[in-house]
Amino acid sequence: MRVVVARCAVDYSGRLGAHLPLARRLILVKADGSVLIHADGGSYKPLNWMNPPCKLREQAPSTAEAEAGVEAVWEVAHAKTDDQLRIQIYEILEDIRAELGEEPGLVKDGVEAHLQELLAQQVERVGPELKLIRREYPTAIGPVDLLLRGPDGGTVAVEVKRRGEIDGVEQLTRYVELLGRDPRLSPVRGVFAAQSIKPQARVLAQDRGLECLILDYAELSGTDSDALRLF
Amino acid sequence: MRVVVARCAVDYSGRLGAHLPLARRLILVKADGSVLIHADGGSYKPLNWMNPPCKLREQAPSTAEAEAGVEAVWEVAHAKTDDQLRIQIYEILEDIRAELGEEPGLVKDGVEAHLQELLAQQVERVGPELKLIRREYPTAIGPVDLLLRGPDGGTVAVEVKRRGEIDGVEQLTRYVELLGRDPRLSPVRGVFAAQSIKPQARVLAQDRGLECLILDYAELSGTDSDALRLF
DNA sequence: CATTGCATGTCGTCG
DNA sequence: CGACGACGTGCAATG
Repeated sequence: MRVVVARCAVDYSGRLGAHLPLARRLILVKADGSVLIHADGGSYKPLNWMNPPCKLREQAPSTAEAEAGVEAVWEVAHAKTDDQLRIQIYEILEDIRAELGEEPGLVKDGVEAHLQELLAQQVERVGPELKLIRREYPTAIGPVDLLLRGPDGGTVAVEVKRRGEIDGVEQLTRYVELLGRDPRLSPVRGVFAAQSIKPQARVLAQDRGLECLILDYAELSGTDSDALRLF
Repeated sequence: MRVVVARCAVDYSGRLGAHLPLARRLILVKADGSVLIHADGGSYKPLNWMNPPCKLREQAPSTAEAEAGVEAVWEVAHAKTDDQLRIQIYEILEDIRAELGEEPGLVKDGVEAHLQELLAQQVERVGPELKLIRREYPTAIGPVDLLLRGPDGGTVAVEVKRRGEIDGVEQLTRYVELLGRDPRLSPVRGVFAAQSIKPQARVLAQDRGLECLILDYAELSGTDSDALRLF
């Protein structure tokens, strides 16, 4: 990894055009060739960047650029698309190289998959007398997060989200409609389960005849669970 | 901005839990207090981060940590949520500070707003004898990108996207359905306009009775336009 | 290799 | 401040 602090101006051209006027910035060049240009604020997204696979070529500035004070030009081109980053370097203030070695990788806990897993073990939270048919029940338009068998012979499709927004309701609507055509599953109820549900999503869900269920992660995973309280 | 290369281990707790085992990494501390932890690959998203507003406190390691080789502990806490980052510093290899000053900001060109603007000026590309009623026509469920008056008294709702995907079709479907209930606008046709349209989106659009229109940015903005060719 | 759906998404805009 | 939609979204899992 190369870390450079420089006065620079940057032009991106690709899916859109973008320009950064001359200013002091931090430039990271990673081992895979990718480049990040960071300012001193605005969180983790860089002002400009090029993601791998890409290649950096250092060039001499044109005559006009040299007269304007440009010391060097870095051209970063993406290997597959025609995305390009052109960095005009006016002055390098810091320039360090660091060997970082292998990255062991991030271990995550508590994402949607985990919520789904916990709810699958506690389907009674969705409603009484329900039994899990399976998680990730496959359909032609994608997997249903949880499919449950109801006491009356009908089925319950559950869409699990961390944040319940309008897209999730659309998704669940498509599932319920599709599954409803299957006589072995019909009638199919839809349950939209999330840690939080946006008002618009809730309204749309009600309009579509879908139920909403708020999930409490601590309750699902923690010692507060009904299952444990029984002992 | 402070730039540190260090051997470190990191724990994040907040919307989820995440852990980074001991390894050499780049740590950026921005002027606003935000922190980014980058590896040498995996493009612009950091392995771990804390976005502003947040505060970094440097602490002495616990006895157990000190015995394990931890030199210092940086605790980064978000000011409003209870998100927290705990960085165990084992060894600092580089440590530089740079004043970057004001960021003039990024200038963009060619995003969806621009496409919409161009198409609004050339509604004949949508179909013959159409007139613009307005851009961003407001409805209860959000603004319709373009609303056009047809020669027969009916209306055309246009959804403009750079990339035509299934979500955009769902959005347009909702608009057409809602607008169709208004007798002053009915009947309402829907047109899905994008620089490219995914096959699944195209199929869904046809199923919903919506038209698809491919937009060519060069043609819309460039010298190829019909308007210019007339001269 | 294309498609799909999640993300500690982040970021602007508007009510 | 919250809700909503766009993003150069990135990214991994999957057919």
